[in-house]
Amino acid sequence: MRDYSIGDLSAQSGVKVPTIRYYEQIGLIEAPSRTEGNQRRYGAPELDRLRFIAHARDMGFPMESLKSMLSLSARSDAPCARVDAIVEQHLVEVDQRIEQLTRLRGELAGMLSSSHHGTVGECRIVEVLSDHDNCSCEHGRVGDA
Amino acid sequence: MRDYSIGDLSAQSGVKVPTIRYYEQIGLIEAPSRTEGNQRRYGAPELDRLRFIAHARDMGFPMESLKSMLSLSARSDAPCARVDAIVEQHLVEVDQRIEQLTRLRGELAGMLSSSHHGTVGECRIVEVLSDHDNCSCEHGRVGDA
DNA sequence: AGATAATCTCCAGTCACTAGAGCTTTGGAG
DNA sequence: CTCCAAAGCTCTAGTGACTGGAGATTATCT
Repeated sequence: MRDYSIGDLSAQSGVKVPTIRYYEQIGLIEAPSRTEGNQRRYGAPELDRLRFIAHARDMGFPMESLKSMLSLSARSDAPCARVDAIVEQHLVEVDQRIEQLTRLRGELAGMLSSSHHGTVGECRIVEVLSDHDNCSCEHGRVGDA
Repeated sequence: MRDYSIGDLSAQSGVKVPTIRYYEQIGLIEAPSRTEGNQRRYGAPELDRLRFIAHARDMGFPMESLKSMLSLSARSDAPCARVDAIVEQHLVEVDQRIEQLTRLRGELAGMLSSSHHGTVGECRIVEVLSDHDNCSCEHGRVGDA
């Protein structure tokens, strides 16, 4: 059962070794048993959990949602609806983000089409970027999923 | 000419006071002149530059591109094409990001439609998230623009 | 048994800010 | 002109989610 070293777990899950230790440190995964020589040994359940984490993170779930889902899934009698709600919430955020990026896309494309390849002095892009009023925006902070 | 305090500049640009000082510290904006009493005083050009920064950041340009554009725009004889290239590069990244999020959207929606609202024990979502093979993915890291 | 790869702990650094302590300067009211 | 609150100053430390290195120990392979 306890047959994976931390390196094995890393290879199987795609999560880097120091990151696994970090997850243990912040309590996202439990401290595993150790060998005589103090090395971590993991089993299949830990691998599952880590894969869950890796996948959810890849999908942009915030660490908080992740923790909620994890604690929910610990008690297998918890209502599935709770997990649903978290996913739904994330879906809404993803939708907003797509919309925001699409608007941004339009702006960038517009900037490019209006530039006439002279020198920076007469470059529309620098202007547009300097003058907030020149754009159709109302884009909030970009940067998180 | 030198008529804005750091607070004025902040109000005009929407960039917080400590952030302005931070930008100065990392060399993104130049150290302005000071009053007798050592307080920063700014003029219109500094405001422009800061607005440029704020806007570009809002649009998700990485700090690096920002620095490039800024140093390019300093010499007004620089070819506009260089700025273009940066914007184009960013456009490509935004497109990729939109595509990625759209794929993710599909996955999330799929998770929701397949859940049958029982308990977590039999919840598809937890399964899907644990088992990477269950999804149509190949989604890279999500989280930056 | 000895070499080498992997692991251990601990500490520091990253990025882009943000917050706080403790002090000084400014600007407006009385 | 004097006083006080608001805004400014510097400096340090903290955030989140890791990543990297030093220096010591353990596991594995031949």
